[in-house]
Amino acid sequence: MDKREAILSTALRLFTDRGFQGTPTSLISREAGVATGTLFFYFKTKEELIDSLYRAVKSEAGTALRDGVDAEPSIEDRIRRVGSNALAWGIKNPAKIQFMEQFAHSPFVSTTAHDEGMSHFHFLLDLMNDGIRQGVIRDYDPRLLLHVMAASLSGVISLALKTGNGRERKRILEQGLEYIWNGIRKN
Amino acid sequence: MDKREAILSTALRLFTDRGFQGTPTSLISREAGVATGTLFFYFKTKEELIDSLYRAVKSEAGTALRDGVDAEPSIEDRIRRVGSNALAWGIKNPAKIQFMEQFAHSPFVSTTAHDEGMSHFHFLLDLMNDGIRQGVIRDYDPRLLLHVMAASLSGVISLALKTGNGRERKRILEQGLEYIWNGIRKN
Amino acid sequence: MDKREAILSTALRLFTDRGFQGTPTSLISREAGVATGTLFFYFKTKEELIDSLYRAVKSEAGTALRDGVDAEPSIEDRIRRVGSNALAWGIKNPAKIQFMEQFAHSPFVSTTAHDEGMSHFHFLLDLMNDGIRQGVIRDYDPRLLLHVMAASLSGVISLALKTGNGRERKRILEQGLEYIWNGIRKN
Amino acid sequence: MDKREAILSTALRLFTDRGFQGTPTSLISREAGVATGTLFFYFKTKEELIDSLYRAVKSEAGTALRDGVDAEPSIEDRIRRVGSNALAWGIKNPAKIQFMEQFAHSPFVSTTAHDEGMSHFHFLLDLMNDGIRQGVIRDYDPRLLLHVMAASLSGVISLALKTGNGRERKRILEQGLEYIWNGIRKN
DNA sequence: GATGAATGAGGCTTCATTCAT
DNA sequence: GATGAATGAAGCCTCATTCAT
Repeated sequence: MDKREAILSTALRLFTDRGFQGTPTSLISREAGVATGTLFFYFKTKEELIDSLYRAVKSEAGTALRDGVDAEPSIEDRIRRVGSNALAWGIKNPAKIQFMEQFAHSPFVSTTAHDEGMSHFHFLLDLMNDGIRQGVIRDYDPRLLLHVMAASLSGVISLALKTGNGRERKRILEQGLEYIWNGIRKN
Repeated sequence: MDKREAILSTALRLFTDRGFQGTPTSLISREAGVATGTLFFYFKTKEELIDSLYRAVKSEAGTALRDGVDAEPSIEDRIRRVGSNALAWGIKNPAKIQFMEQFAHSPFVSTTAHDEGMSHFHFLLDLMNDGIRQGVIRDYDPRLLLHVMAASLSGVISLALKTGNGRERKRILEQGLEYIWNGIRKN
Repeated sequence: MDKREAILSTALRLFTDRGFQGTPTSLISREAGVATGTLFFYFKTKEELIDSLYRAVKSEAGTALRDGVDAEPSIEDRIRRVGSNALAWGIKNPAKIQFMEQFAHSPFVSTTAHDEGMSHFHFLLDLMNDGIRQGVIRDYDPRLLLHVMAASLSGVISLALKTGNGRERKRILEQGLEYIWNGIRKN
Repeated sequence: MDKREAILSTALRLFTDRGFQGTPTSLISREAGVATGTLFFYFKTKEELIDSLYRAVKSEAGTALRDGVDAEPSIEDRIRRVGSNALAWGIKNPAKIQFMEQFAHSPFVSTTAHDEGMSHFHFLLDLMNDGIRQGVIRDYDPRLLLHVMAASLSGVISLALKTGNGRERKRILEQGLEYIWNGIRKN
């Protein structure tokens, strides 16, 4: 396996389990099956490792959220599609979700990485603005819409992950989406 | 000033700024104006310090949320009161909010502290159940209602804090509450 | 109870269990049932505490060894009496024996305390010299006689202490005394 | 030079000079000419260092005592050979002798290390039993024979080391061996 | 005499990073 | 590219001692 990839995926797992400052680089390299020095060949510093990881995960998440959205006919469908994309991706990648939240405001992630990360979600702001203009969505501050939608989705995911695998989880995901949609839809 | 209190409040500030593992005990004691040993006289370990802090903050938050709730006439009023209590407290105590979120699932907080923390919010679950029974609130899984309400509130607070002080913030808080209520309420 | 005495006896117990450097003064005061500061009222420093203890134990041991010796008729009887005194005292005061051995060459005990300690055993050197002069004891270097006798006695005691309480221990003590006497007696 | 060896020999010297708890690991590494971290690279903890040292020294001592013993014709010669081996080794390795005595009953040495250490001296017990069976040695408890012989040897060594280098020391060693043999031998 | 909160130097250990092989 | 022995700054915590009450 590619050593760089091994380091990145091991770091993701360990960072979410133990935090950035709680996971020694030596542990990452050991669990990734490489030598101490190898990690520092691929990433000049520990911070660079986290920065790379952050960019990769954010980009993957942005792509996942957008999947199939443009093909949806209406604003409502598009927003619901984003929501279910988010839930599905979050359920399948709990570590990545947790990692993103953990480092969303972290000083260990460079400003450029933060900005780059944000850029993957600009299309959502456009979507909200379109919805407001069309009168489908309440005329709230669009940033608020984004914030509460994101926060609600992550709340739903975290509860769903704590809740077995079966029909119960499915209901939570459906009700969660309904909650969000009812919160923003006009009338 | 009481040294134990000085240590706790300094720790709160530094933990939210730099994370638990990112703030040396030496920094805490220095900024609190006490000697290294004094911190360990009041808190046997760094973990015990964080645990005490967590209990104190959770308890304060629980009390704040509940303030005046019982005096409200209807379920809707009570829930709205909890919401505005939460927003007001969060705006006034941003560090405490951040601290609670940071350590909500942290292994550095003991299980008993987590449980004790949760207990301050049980009344909310009762409130939701009452609402469902009375047909005022949608018949969702009550844990979901709690989770998304909490997540939404925290999203609103974090945005409001980024948004000046004046009328704009006020609108965000109002709209945030509306979002939550619309997400929850029946019909 | 007298606090000074309580501190001394607690210190003796803890020093033999955990060594001098391994027992904090705070532990001594806690187990002695006095406050931290009290220990330092009676003993200016930790070293002074150990020094006092050393003097007290050495003096007690010297007195114990000498008990009834002058009343014995012959050199052999006197030497045997010293030996059985030593064994009896050692069995009854294992902590004190251990303490003396532990600090026999310790830099934490002052030179004057060492010299004072030695002085309690000078009568033994005289006894050996008398024995040699009378032709009862082999003409060995008297310091050697003292050294091996002391070493042998302590070896016997340590084994006896590991050996139950009954008849077995008694036999070990008797055989130990025989060993010593055969080692030094002439012909 | 091998760093692991440098650490071990420096530790031996310092431990005997100042005791285990009295010698900081920082002093060991400094005097051994290595960095702080290097000590902990080779020995996970300070206790592991002492444990390793104990095993090494005990094993070396056991080998030294046994040297040439099997080639001796009689029990008496064999026992005398063990005795003179012990004295010679002790005189040449005073720090190692002192170290072994210091840690003979120390809680800092693991039980397995203690047991392993003992195993190197089992041949001596066999020797004593043979002597008793052949009627050459007094019928004492064999454990007692071992204990007093060991204690006496160490007493002789400690006195000899205090006594110049010349003929005087030689006499002490000879007389010491005689003392032991007379203490043990039958008739 | 007695207390115990307070101090800060110092001890053990970890860990990001380097570099010779 | 890859390794892992080596480094030393820095972190957590202990503990002898002081002093105001």
